Amino acid sequence: MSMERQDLRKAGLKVTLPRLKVLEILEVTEQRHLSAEDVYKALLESGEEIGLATVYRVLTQFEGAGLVSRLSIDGGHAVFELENGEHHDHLLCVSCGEIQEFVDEVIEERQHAIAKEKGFQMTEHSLYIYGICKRCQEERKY
Amino acid sequence: MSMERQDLRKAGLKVTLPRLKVLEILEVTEQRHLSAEDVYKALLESGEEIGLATVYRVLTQFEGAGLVSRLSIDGGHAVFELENGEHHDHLLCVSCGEIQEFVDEVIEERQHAIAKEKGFQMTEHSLYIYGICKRCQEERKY
DNA sequence: GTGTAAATGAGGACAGTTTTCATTTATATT
DNA sequence: AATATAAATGAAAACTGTCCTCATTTACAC
Repeated sequence: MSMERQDLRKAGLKVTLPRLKVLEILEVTEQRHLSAEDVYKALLESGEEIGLATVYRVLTQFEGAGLVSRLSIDGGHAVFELENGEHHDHLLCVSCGEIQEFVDEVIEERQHAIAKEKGFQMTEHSLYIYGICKRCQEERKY
Repeated sequence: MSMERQDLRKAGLKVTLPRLKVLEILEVTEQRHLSAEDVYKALLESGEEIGLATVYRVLTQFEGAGLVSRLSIDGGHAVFELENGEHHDHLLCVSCGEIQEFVDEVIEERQHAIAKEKGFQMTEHSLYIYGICKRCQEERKY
């Protein structure tokens, strides 16, 4: 109920209705990955009239505060997910849009090794595996 | 000289001036990675008045024909590179924008293994490592 | 309670890219 | 070589996702 208030305070953000509601949507929704538009619509559905610009602002602030992370899906729009502490990468179904997460230590290590080899001081990395998920394969017989 | 003509014909594309010139730019330029805007400017500099819309169209067709591939850099604009047959991933310098390529068999394998594990029929993947390149580290002392 | 800095809403701005549509061009056919 | 036709082009407008501006409202420290 008021755990979100603490999250915001800890993040150095004033406690405002839009921030509380956006955070709530992110926590409550069954899909872990939402675009700004998705969040906006969910807010409307739950009766909150919060502007899209505010949603973008809030999500960007949350990102800065480490509350959420932003994924940039293949040149298209961004989606946001609640930060859960551990780094992970993503598998995306090109048919239904489902996003799954995975962690792979071997890949993590190799990335660091490659950056080092090339003299890069690595700051970040993004890995997306695109494909057709199990369900879509079964349903549509790809 | 007219090797490009063959490339276009083989790709099932009519041989037109814009296509020849765009292909030429991609082959001649010293940077392997160009945005549509970059190509457009290079064309202007070489005296060809080819519209930006045409550049986008031609690049998209080239992508479809397998002549170039498109990289979607972290939510920003796309860059294009001449297809060289072998799959590779990219290292990007967040300071100067330089793009380096690398191939890593271990990562390739792990990706396939992960897709399989999750029941995905993998179609593609993209891996970007972001960091500060050697030169920028030296110059700016990060 | 009140002051002040910060947050919001609405609408416009913006960048990169794509579409529309009238005109031009490449190529297959004569 | 001339011609017909489908495809390609240019210019400008449309589009999408995102961000900014600025006037108004709000949270929070005092």
